[in-house]
Amino acid sequence: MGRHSCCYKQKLRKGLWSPEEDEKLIRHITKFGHGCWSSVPKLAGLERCGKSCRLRWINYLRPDLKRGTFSQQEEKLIIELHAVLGNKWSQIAAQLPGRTDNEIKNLWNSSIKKKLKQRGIDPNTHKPLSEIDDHKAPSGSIDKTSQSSYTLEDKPPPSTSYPLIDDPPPATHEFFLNRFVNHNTAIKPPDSHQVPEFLPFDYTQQKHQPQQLQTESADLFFTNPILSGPPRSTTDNLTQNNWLSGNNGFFQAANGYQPFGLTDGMKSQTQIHDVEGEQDYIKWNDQYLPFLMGKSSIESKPDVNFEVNHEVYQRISTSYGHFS
DNA sequence: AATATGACCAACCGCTGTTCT
DNA sequence: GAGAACAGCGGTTGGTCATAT
Repeated sequence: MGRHSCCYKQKLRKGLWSPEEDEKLIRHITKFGHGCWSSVPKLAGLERCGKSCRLRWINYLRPDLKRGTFSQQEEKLIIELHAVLGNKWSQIAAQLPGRTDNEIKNLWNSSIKKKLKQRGIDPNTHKPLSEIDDHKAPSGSIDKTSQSSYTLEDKPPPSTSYPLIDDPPPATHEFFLNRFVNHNTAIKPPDSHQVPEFLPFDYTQQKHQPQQLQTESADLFFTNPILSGPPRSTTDNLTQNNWLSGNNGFFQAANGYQPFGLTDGMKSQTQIHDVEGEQDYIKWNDQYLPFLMGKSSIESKPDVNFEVNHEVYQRISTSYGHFS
């Protein structure tokens, strides 16, 4: 089913998206939601297939994306998660608010893999390369299935050193089970009346996977300096905005839930790059997206104090891949 | 200055699983 | 139950940019 049938029937645009196309898609989705993706292009006036629209929205136009360079903490987390989950990019992305699976996949393939190899670690198995060489199968090649790291069901490889990580985590099965999964504590899907209104458009359509995760896994977020919620310091507005912009909209304004969509965080993205000296990664929509999304709504709430809805965020953020 | 090379990343492709008819 | 439609995922490709020669 790779390519939708519509793509064959019509002459559809491919390749990079123009600002005009982005604008059309943003306007449509902010106004109506995406609903059925296959109908989006027609309704939005785009000569693209629904699949392409979906990808563009998820990977680039969503207002809750963090963008910018990955921090060391994030890289650490990706490595840790990859050691357990393998190339399950969507599941890894679910643990990194504001990051997309595509972004993480690209980072892994272009940067982290290389770094691990340089430090003598096999990026596929997370074992020392010397160990891999010693136990190399006679065929010499690793088949596709074995390339991925072990799964939660498999036995983990022996704990190895993590040259990239200051405090090497015990990369063991138990470690991650304890950290992420609790087979005794099922998180029930939220009742429909509990669905907060700031969730992405079709939250209520999301399927609830039977994955059972422990609530303690929120520890991962709230003890991580990057992911631990907005800083309380009033002097750290930029960082706070950065956090807000990168957390999938799981926050609420002090005067009520902030609906999905525009945040102050979006407004501040270019400033953040300046302040933090990060790579100047300003794409056209980093600058103009807020205006497309309704500049007035930014300006109408310049001093809103956001607070994390920790309970909801904790519950939702521990559900793999539901909101990517 | 021109060309080659490598890195990065947005987007596409093809597949699987789920839902709908 | 079967097939179509759809959403989502992971692998791969190709364009762009930066750097080296």
